[in-house]
Amino acid sequence: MNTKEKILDEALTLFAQKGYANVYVADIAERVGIKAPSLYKHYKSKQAIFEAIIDKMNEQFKAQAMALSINGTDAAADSDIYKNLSEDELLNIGRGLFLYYLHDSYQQRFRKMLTIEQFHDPKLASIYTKLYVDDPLSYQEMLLGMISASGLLQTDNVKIMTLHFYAPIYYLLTICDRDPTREEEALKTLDEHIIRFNRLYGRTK
Amino acid sequence: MNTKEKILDEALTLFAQKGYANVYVADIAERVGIKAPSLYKHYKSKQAIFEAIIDKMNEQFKAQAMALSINGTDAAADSDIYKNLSEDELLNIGRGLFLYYLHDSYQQRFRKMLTIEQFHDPKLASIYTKLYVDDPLSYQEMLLGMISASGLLQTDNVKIMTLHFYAPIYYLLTICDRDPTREEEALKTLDEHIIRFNRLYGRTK
DNA sequence: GTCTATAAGAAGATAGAC
DNA sequence: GTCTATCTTCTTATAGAC
Repeated sequence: MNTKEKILDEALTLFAQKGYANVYVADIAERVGIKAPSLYKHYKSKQAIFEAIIDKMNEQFKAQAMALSINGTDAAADSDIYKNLSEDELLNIGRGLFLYYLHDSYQQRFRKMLTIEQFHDPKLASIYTKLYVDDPLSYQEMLLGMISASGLLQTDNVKIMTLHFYAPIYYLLTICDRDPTREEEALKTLDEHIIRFNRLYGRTK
Repeated sequence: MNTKEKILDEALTLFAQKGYANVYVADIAERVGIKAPSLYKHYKSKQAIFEAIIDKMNEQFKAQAMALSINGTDAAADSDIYKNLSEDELLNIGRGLFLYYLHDSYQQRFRKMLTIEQFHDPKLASIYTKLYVDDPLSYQEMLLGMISASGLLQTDNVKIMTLHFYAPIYYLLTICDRDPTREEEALKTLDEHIIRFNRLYGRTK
């Protein structure tokens, strides 16, 4: 990782902990291992660093969404996966999603940063809503829609069913972001949530 | 409202919009209608204003919880209310809760302020979790537990049932805090959520 | 309690040597 | 590209008159 990238990385770490206004250019520079004035050879201002983080993460998410969407449509074609979806597999999907969002360093830092800055700028609010509200919901709606179409889950309102699947996951995620010591408890709750979800919407025996 | 109270009120408005670090003592003073130095006759520092807000709101929430708990236990004694709980009444409970949290000015500003500052100080994180995670859940768990005991809702895990009731409400609330233009959509979703919740957990016909 | 004037210090950014 | 020195501006807070 070169200096220019390292600046973004360390800045993201600090912004996620303290928020933009409480992080000083000198703090970022110190973590990078240079002095503040040197940093201005790489970015023209503190604001430019922040914007570079937003741009970079947006790119990353876009690429990810593209990959998911390709897998998604592939999976749609190959609907066998969903026809054989067991409770254990549903649990793995939910856990995988949750732990990836929770532990991936970039995911976590970026999410915290956006959480702190969301009311400061409508643009950031809209990025937050897209990344953590609308995009996950529409992706999971597609997924659960396919499972539903295969008959493994039953509902006449896929959107609400998806809300019932995702809202608890989102809720548990925000708890762990605030207090990592509650992760174990959250994981247990997550499992119970998915098991009950599967029973509530599962085919009547 | 005297000057001392007005300072807290205006400071809360600004902290909720911009976060502590981006609000200047002069901004608060201006909204109050005085100059910055005058403000120091009422509070010894900017930090003291912030802490006074936290203390005041904590008091308010405590009083509220006490009142709710009294009503709660009264209601437990008089369980007739829950025996006759119709879908419409469940809708009203959910909507009332949601709209109160969303529109009550103090509720909204304080929630936004805590959202912004939660990662800056573990104390604030713990207040946030108590007010918006643990307290609502345990209160609603008691309520839904009574409804469940009366036979109107059926589950062998009241905690997860409560999570399924509350998590979507919390999720919709955070959407509206970020973007008030989505309130109408959120209210429709809320109604659909509660209707489905009632059907999913309702007595089998 | 409110004001004007001002101290004290922090923080973003630039100049110019190496 | 990195440094030291420095400029400028902003912000909290105090002093002291009214």
